[in-house]
Amino acid sequence: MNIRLIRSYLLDLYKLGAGEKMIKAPTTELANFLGVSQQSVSRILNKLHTQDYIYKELRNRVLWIRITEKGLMEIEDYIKYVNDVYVNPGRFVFEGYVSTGLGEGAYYMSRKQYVTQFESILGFKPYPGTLNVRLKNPFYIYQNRLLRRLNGYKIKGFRTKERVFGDVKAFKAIINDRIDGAVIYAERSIYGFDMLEVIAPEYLRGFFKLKDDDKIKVVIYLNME
Amino acid sequence: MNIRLIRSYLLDLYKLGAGEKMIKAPTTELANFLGVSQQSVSRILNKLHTQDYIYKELRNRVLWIRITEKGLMEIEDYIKYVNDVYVNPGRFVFEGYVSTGLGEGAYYMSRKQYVTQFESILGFKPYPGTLNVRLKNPFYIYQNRLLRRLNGYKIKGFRTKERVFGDVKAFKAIINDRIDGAVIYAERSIYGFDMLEVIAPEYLRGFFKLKDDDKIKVVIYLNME
DNA sequence: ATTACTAGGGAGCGAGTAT
DNA sequence: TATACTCGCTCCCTAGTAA
Repeated sequence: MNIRLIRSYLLDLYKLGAGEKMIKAPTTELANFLGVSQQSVSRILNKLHTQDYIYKELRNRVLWIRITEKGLMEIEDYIKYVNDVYVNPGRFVFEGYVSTGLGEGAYYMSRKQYVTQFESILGFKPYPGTLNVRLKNPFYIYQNRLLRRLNGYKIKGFRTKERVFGDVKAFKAIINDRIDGAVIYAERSIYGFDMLEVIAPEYLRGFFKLKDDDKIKVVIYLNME
Repeated sequence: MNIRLIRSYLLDLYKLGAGEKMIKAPTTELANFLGVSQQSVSRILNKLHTQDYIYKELRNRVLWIRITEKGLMEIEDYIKYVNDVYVNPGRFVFEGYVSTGLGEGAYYMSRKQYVTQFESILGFKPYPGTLNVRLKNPFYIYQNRLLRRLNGYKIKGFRTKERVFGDVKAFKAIINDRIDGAVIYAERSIYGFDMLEVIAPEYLRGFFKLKDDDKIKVVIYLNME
């Protein structure tokens, strides 16, 4: 079953209290509540059951259900997402911790072919280095995954005699509510979704007097235009 | 298109900022973000458009979209619902205003055939009268509609020489966090979804010193068992 | 009274492709 | 590059009905 429908149905079951305990759930009554037919309720509950989203049990020929751990996780993640959509439409807010990368950031960010593009596309000349921000909250990691699916600003790769430099994707960002910079995604990044690579016109570690593990806020305002 | 899918897709478009302004929405980019194919995005946006949920415009062969008023209402209602589900799983919270009904409540609630059933099923002998609570917030009206789709406790109707008394549906409720009572729905109620009929062992107007238009809180704890 | 199987129809999907 | 059409295929829905 479509994950969008799964979330929607799980949410309604959660409203009925199925997140906390076994509840009596006659298919005819649920049909009314969910706005579908009795037969559909039967089918839906069976699918949710085989996919491990709910427990299901017949007592005296009547269904009792309860949302499983997997179901609760799914629904709680969804509720967090919905809340975030409400609070932050058109932007992605991250909080993470300053982290020392492998030092290649400085090497990449000092390639002239990248720098000139950053300057003309983002409007600032980036400090030759990246600030690595480690995300710990699973929701931020999920958000990073989402953000990365978007196109952002495209910085074209190039090749030198020695090697190939891949495309880079950038999103304008505001760091700690003060500095205008960007989050960049290298086409072939060595980092997973728990790391943001931040660039800025300033040396951020210096400007904010940052040491490793200091908390830092990064806000991306989407520019779908 | 299924309203559950509509809400889900609208939510994602809202996250991208389409609730506030026209945004550039190339179908290939949206395909990534929404997790469906480019063709499906095209189809989905067209359906949302013909059903008046989004504006849609081709600029230089690229789609720009924006969520309409209708779409915003749909999505805002949905976000409110999701938030409420999170805060109040297994219960329905209402706030409304004391209102004078047509006085038939007292007549019904003094019928012995009803009273004995209320007593044995709800566990209290109701004061012979109902308190009418008028709901003004649209969300509470929506909730009332939802609640009414559930079965609750069934109080059977009966007939006398003179006339027929219909079935009544009841949900246990707590009034103003103090008194255990119930919300009842007469099978053929004269009231719409903006009115709750509350019963209790006490004379509520007396107990809480209520006059018309005083605010009152009614919480239903679902007992799906 | 339940749940849930079947069959038929229609909605939703992605691949291929025209523009 | 775009968008969006057609075409199968699958998923999802309801009505009818068995158990």
